[in-house]
Amino acid sequence: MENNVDNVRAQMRKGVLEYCILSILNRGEAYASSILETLKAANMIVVEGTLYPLLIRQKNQGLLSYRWEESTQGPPRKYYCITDKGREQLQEMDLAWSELVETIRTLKTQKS
Amino acid sequence: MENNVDNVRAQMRKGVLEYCILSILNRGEAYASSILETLKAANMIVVEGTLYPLLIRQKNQGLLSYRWEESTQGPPRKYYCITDKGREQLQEMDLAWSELVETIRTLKTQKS
DNA sequence: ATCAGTACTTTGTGTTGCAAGGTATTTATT
DNA sequence: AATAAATACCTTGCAACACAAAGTACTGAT
Repeated sequence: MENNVDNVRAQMRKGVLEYCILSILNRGEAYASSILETLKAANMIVVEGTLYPLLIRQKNQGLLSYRWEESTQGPPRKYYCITDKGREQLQEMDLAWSELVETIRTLKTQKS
Repeated sequence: MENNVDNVRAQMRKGVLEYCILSILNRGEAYASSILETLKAANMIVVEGTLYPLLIRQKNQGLLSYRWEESTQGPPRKYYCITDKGREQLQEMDLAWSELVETIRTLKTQKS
């Protein structure tokens, strides 16, 4: 609990990470390191140890597929691609997210 | 993984629960069962086994205080009240939440 | 050969939400 | 007086998950 502000943000990130990954991959295939960069650019700080297991989980759920591709620089890359099932899940997540935002708005607005 | 939709919502709720509790208590003191009702009314389903430990954690962090009050119906109630420190934390959470909403908006809007 | 860079993976830890069950108090019913 | 129902608070055991840290592997430059 060293830094409270960071902790608050970390807690909130939980639960929307999967949503973010599916959203990013819905724009086109990508490999883990590039997904990390995209998240970082959107101020969504995630580390490797979080992302890799998450991608594997989503692949095992049939939400993602992947293919290996040689890189001109460095080892081959694992390009992930969203599946039809993943797109269905993403639609559900879009709805769940809007509802959550609305729920919070309600809680903040209601005066007693 | 029986119901995917429920699971998606459950995942997203994580991390904003503490924010919800502080927001509710910022409107005035309340006891656990009434907090549960407020959350339920806002479509934020939470169970006792989640709420009680959370209230105790927040109290131990100095974000909440409480007092016992006799009830006309049933056992005494533990009325929780947000502290100055809790209000500070709530402000940080307000900011963190807006930023998270903005982050998601960015991720969804960007076309690659 | 060694190092740096890139990329993927695994292990161990701490936190947290939840299902399920438990304790305690009051009031109504038998 | 004893029992049941309602209300309220609390605890235990489990599973999921984010993260830090360390490891593996491939490529190209020094």
